[in-house]
Amino acid sequence: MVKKGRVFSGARPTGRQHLGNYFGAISNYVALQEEYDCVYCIVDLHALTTLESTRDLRKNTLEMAWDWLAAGIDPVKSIVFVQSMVRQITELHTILSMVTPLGKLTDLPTFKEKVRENPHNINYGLVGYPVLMSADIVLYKSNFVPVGIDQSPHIEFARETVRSFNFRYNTNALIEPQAKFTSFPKIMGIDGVNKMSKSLNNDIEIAATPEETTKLVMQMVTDPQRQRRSDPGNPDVCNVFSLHKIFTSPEQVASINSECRRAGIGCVDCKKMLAANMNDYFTPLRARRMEFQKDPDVTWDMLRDGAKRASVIAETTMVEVRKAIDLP
RNA sequence: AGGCCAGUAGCUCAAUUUGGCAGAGUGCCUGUCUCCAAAACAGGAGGUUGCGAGUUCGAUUCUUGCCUGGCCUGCCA
Repeated sequence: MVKKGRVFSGARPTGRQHLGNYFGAISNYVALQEEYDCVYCIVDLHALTTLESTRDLRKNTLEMAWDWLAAGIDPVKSIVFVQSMVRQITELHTILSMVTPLGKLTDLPTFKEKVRENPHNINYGLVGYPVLMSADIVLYKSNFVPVGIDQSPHIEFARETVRSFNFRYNTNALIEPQAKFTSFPKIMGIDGVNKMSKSLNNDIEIAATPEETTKLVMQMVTDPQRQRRSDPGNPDVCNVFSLHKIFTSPEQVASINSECRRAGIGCVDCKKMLAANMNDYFTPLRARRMEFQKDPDVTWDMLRDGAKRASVIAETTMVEVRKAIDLP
């Protein structure tokens, strides 16, 4: 089968993944595998820019890999690996940093945001984050990078870096990637206010047990106006309802919509249905994950195998890059 | 390399003046109330005060060495 080109995506090893990760990225990764050559990378070096301790780094890498594999990211169809396993990334990062004006880096919104979040640890690597990201993309000769609209400055940065390199060394060794925008449903946390996020502690892990899932769903914030069971509710402002749209059949969604508005069902009823549907949805994924969890070495071997395949592409790129620069 | 400032609960910071039981706000957990949640109220957990040494009856506080971060100066390239 002829594929439409190569897709690259990297994600920091944040451990067990939640609903936001799943519907924002993972399920898209799975879908893209059919039509594209996909390279999916757990970017542990990127994580070092903001990590104060690496104690949990391996564990978080493994936990995320398990969620990816269980979700259907196929290590045979796609190349799945850990960033640091392919050493060429650091070489290309260094080389690309030499064609990068510092001002471009400090102007990026993400950098300013990180500075605000973490003002006591502004390290060199953090500033160069987009350079490393660009290196990731071009090292594997990627054509497309699936991103949300908020990431478009970074892809534009990568494109400029490629043009800058190719022009300076009079080559076409590096391929200019394109952003591949996908509209993801925005998953709100159980607080109903913020985007679902591990650090805000408002997330539901896809691999949580049915009991944990149900407990968290029952804790979700609902329409604050609906105080009593007999009050009519407004699904339009209720985060439980927005999750129903993802996990629940259209018929049942329609029924919940109208029953909530006429106080035919209460929030407890509504949440119980959601938890049940959510657990049904993730049952096969959780079963597959359990299999992987039995032997971590199997997963590490898969990742190392992915790294081996990635290295072949990486070295091809680096041979061209070194030649263009005329490095010995 | 030198000078100055800072480091206290997950986070933001008090307490240091004049050494005397290490606190508040916020977040987190529990309870009451709610169909659930929210809000409100009540309760609870959370600390090697960056690390070590010294002075002292007693050190978050004073002295000193080190670590980390920030600002300034110098030096090398």
